[in-house]
Amino acid sequence: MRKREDFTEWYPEVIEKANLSDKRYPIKGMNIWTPYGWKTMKLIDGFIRREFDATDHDEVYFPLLIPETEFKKEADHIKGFEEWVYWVTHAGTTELDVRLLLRPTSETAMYPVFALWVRSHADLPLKVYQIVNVFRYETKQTRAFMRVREIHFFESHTCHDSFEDAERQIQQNVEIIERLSKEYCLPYILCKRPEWDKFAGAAYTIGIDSLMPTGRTLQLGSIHQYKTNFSEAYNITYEDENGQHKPVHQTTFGMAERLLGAVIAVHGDDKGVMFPPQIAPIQVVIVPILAKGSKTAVKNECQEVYHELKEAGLRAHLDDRDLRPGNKFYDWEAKGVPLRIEIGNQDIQAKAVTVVRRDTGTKDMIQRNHMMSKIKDLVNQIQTEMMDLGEKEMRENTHLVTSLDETKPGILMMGWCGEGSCGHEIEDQTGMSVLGEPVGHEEYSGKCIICGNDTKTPICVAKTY
RNA sequence: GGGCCCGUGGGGUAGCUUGGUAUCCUUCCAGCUUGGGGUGCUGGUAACUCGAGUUCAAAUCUCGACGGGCCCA
Repeated sequence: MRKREDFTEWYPEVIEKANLSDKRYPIKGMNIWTPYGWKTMKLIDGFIRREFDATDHDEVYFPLLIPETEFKKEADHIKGFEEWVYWVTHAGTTELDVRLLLRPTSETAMYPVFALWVRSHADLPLKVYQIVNVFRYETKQTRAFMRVREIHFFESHTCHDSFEDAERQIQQNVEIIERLSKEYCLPYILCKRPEWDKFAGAAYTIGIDSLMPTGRTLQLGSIHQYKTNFSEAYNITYEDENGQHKPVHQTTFGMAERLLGAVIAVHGDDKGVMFPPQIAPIQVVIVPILAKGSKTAVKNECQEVYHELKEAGLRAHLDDRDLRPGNKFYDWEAKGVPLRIEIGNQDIQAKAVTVVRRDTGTKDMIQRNHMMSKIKDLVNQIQTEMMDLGEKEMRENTHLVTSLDETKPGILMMGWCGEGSCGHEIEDQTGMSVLGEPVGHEEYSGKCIICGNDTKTPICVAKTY
């Protein structure tokens, strides 16, 4: 399995070897979450929940089906989505008068109800989120976790009494992404998408992109400023202190299992996937080394170590399968477990355990009496080192260019006058996509790479998935 | 949006041109053996995507559907 040479084969192969997903379900783009894959996704979701609960969002669950009549209320939104929608046209043998669609996202499910929930300025801000499946009829090539038709989706929706308050929400979302990226060890860039690539119905869109080993970027999620585009269509209004009725300002924030796909792509190697400790379903695996004469002692010691790790709050697993140790080593490396503890007669004699790191492969004997503190240190160390490595790789593949002759794989940063025609020209000449203006970029002064006019706006450009 | 290729046990494959008995590796199950980086042996389970057509006979030829993948825009 050679990640660098042949990513398109490597990626599905490591997913299969790690048993994260079963793609044999007979519908394109609808894969099965296996127990191991789902455990990881639940850990990823857990951090999202924690962040949104801590920032005063409430979790909700809206129905999967949306009536056609509600879906059609915001013109731009329908135009953007109609080609992607699955329809329910029949109930039993009866053809439905009002067709129902499987949510491709939940604006049109939530907003008619928001109109009922929001009455006065005291009801604002309204901040909710849900973690649900959404359906989009992808016609392109599907790929586990990266492009699927049934999407494991996170979405937050907020309503505010002013544009400024909605902007503050977007700022908070930016801070949340920064914290989440540390848990997932995923470097990213935020770019304000150009007009022609914003979300259907949005005033503006911020894309969250991560760089894959192929030099293409993968969009992990997005933040949208809706202003009053939807609230006017759905009549979500509030009464202010002066008795005036006004439409609310809205934002959304969405991410999906692409987070998992990106972790696999960024951190996996030729041995298989590699999980950052925070989202590893198993953080430490214990492999007994059994030999004639010491079997019972080794088994007992393994049990003891296992319980100690569990009590210390680590996700530990004791591999007592009847297989050769070498076989187990390969297995757990393919599954991406960050730490492996080997316990054999030699370790017992030395009052120690052998610890091997998945990321570096380094093998150390550590004394039994300070095993726990050492293991905890290693877990933290692996987490930060994986993040650093990811960031370094993204930095090294981000290039500032002043001419389109200098294009190379990765993320290119260049000057842009802001004109749509010049933006499209960049895309035509390079075969890449304009990701947009990096959010919070340093002061920039240069020339538009197409027309040569002075500009203070840099943009990021990359091949995308 | 346009073009091209592919579909054989759980995974990977041979066979297809020239129609007739489906190959090998791996996984899985049972037993023995082994045990600090993929033990070895014996036995077993298990497949031609679906539908229509041509034919005495279809994995093989034709058409369609479904599924998988590639290239260009």
